[in-house]
Amino acid sequence: MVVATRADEIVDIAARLFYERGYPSVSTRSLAQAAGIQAGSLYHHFTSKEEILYRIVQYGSGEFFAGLLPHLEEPGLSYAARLDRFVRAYITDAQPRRYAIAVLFRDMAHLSPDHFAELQAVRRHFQQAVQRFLADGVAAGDFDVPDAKVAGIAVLDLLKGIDAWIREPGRLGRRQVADTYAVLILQLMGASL
Amino acid sequence: MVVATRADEIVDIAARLFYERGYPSVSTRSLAQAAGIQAGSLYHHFTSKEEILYRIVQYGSGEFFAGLLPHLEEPGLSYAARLDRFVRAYITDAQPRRYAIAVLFRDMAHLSPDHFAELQAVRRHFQQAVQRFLADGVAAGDFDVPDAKVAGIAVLDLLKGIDAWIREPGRLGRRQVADTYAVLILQLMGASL
DNA sequence: GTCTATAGCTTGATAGAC
DNA sequence: GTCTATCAAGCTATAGAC
Repeated sequence: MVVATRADEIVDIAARLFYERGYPSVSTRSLAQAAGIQAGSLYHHFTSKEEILYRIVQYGSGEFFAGLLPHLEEPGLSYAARLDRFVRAYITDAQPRRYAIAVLFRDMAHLSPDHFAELQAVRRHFQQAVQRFLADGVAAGDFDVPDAKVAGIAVLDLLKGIDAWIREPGRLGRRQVADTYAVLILQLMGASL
Repeated sequence: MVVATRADEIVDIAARLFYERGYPSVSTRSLAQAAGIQAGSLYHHFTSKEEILYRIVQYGSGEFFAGLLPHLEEPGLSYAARLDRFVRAYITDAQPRRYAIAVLFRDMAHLSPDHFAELQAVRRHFQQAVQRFLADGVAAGDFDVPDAKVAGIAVLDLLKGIDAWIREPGRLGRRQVADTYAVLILQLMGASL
């Protein structure tokens, strides 16, 4: 029962614009134009431009990160198999939230101090869960890396970077990129399926 | 015989500011203040704010990329050994150009169309040289990846991402990060020294 | 090479009518 | 929920004195 309010529609439009041009380069006027209204009308739905950014990244981050972590804990699967599923899910799932995630990573610094701290905590929780999983895999002998924390950063860096270069349609579809990255990341972790 | 002109000094200061806050968020006033002059005085040295950005990324990219490629062609070394040196050089060399490289990757889109195309070509040339090297290594049987082009993107993504998270001083110094990343990237390429 | 002063424009945000 | 009109502030860039 998802009823998209007018505010939600505008948030979606803003997510795409912020993703394409960056938060500071999108004026309230150009955002309003994309939504088919006047700039002043935005302030019926939001109290500030920053609130729109906050709504985007909050919407994007919460469910996205929460939906990925269960892959790391699927029972009955090896560490390598769980990492494989996590990587594939990161790349191919959550299409509607893609813009939001990319905006989160690039434009977070433009949030108010309070909002920044809140989202930073969400990010950190996610990153630490991944790092803990990788460290456990190392302890279990399934992964082989010099430093599990740095490996975690590397893995997440690789995943978040994809949207910056992938072209759709391109030589490889999202599914094939997921296949390739799953192999590369398992190799990076010194593991195999 | 490097005589730093006043313009060069300002370019250096701008590189740091653009790196920290992003090009659109740094006003000519705040840049001028950091340089100890008035905003209007900037236009004695440059014709526009965009020219400053251009000077930064041109200075940063040219020598940096050119200095790294020879590591991929060092005679008498295996593909793995050459990649190892390339990775270490990328991370530890060129300290003075660090800001410029980071600005290049993040704020390139704010260049004029001509300048953008020029720098894009430099970047592409570098990326293709790396991809060619990796493909040759695969053909020689020293590397094992599903797709050399994607592997090249992954390797360069990892390297360019480091400056976004490394803290100096931090738990690991730049040298130790280089040690760790050299191992991770060789593993990612399915190689060993 | 730097200053002061300012033009011309765009920005985020507000007020009040409908 | 959207409009019009507008404010105050900030922006890049220019002109001319020193």
